[in-house]
Amino acid sequence: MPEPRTRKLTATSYVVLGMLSYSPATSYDLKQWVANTIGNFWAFAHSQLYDEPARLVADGYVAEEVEEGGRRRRTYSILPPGREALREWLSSPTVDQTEVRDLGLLKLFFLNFGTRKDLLQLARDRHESHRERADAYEDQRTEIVDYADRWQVKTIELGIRYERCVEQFWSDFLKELEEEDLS
Amino acid sequence: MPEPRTRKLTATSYVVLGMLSYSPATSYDLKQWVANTIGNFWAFAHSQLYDEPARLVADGYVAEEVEEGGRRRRTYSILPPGREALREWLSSPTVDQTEVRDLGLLKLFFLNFGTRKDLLQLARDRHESHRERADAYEDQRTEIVDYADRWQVKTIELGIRYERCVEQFWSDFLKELEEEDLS
DNA sequence: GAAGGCATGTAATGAGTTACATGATTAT
DNA sequence: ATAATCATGTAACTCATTACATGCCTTC
Repeated sequence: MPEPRTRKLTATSYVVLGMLSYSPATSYDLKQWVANTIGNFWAFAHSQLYDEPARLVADGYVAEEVEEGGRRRRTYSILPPGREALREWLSSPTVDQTEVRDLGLLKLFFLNFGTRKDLLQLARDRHESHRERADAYEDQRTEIVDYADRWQVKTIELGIRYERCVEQFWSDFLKELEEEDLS
Repeated sequence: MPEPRTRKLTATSYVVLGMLSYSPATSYDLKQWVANTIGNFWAFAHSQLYDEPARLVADGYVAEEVEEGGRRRRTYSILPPGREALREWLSSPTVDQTEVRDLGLLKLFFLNFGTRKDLLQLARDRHESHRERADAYEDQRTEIVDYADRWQVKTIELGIRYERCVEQFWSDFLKELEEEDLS
């Protein structure tokens, strides 16, 4: 008789376990927190935050409490095995390479099948978009710096650096293109 | 009778269409090209590069030629509607936000549930890993700069900037941590 | 008390991932 | 000739995405 195979947890799993480590929450709470924090880098559809806690309950990492009457809302809280799984993950080596899923980058890669106009448009759009995102992160950092925990602030700081770096790239690129168009 | 709904193409679709715009190819060829170029940022499982061309054939964007005898390998080539779809995509606005799927970042975010040791380990690992990746990109750039097309080189240059930026982040962070440990 | 938006969830579909499988080719 | 690795593909499964559906609360 084979052991009941425990599934391999995904990034989504750890996001849920991590959030629940701060406090019990409903899926909606998770959705909110995620949207304002790591959801900025790594998007999760709200239905994932409904599905994943249910799976974690089945795995025995999380407990579910169903509200009596009313909407019968489900509140999840982390159990000791869940905390343990999170700790283990935190202390395991991080082998996977970072992925940067940027449609702008993809388009640039294939842009010799497009027009010069497309290119300029792309560069302007992306420049603008990364600038806005960087500004938003800076505001967010100011808002949370006094009470959020230290590593979360660091996370945003990396986001800021990243966005500024990409903003700069597009800006330099744009300048290069515009100079060419003059001559 | 409703029109046969044309599906919405995904990033994978455009990668295949883009690659096939350069030349006809088998799935294996695609796999190779992708692995050495955009696959660095955005990973595609090899099976996706077998599935997606088949879908594009069904959609009428791509033609398939099956080798007679032997392995009956399938070679794909782009058709005019495929080129058109790619052009349209290239000239459409890029609305989706960039996603940075970085497990290191996720771990940092939740690191107050881990130990200081984990934190140092993480910072060292990630620093090293991003440095290596940046070095690799630089080599790659040198190799291709003379014959690859211009926007592809730009793509790598963005990769280099990105990796250097993140490398710097972890390096600064590490320094900060090590100074604390002394006092 | 009606409208609009926020909160809460499920279902259907499609895509991505992993594992499996085996045919060619090259090196020894 | 055998082993090893490269090339080629399919199947099963899990996940993610999208669309749908409706309850609840506020505000006018």
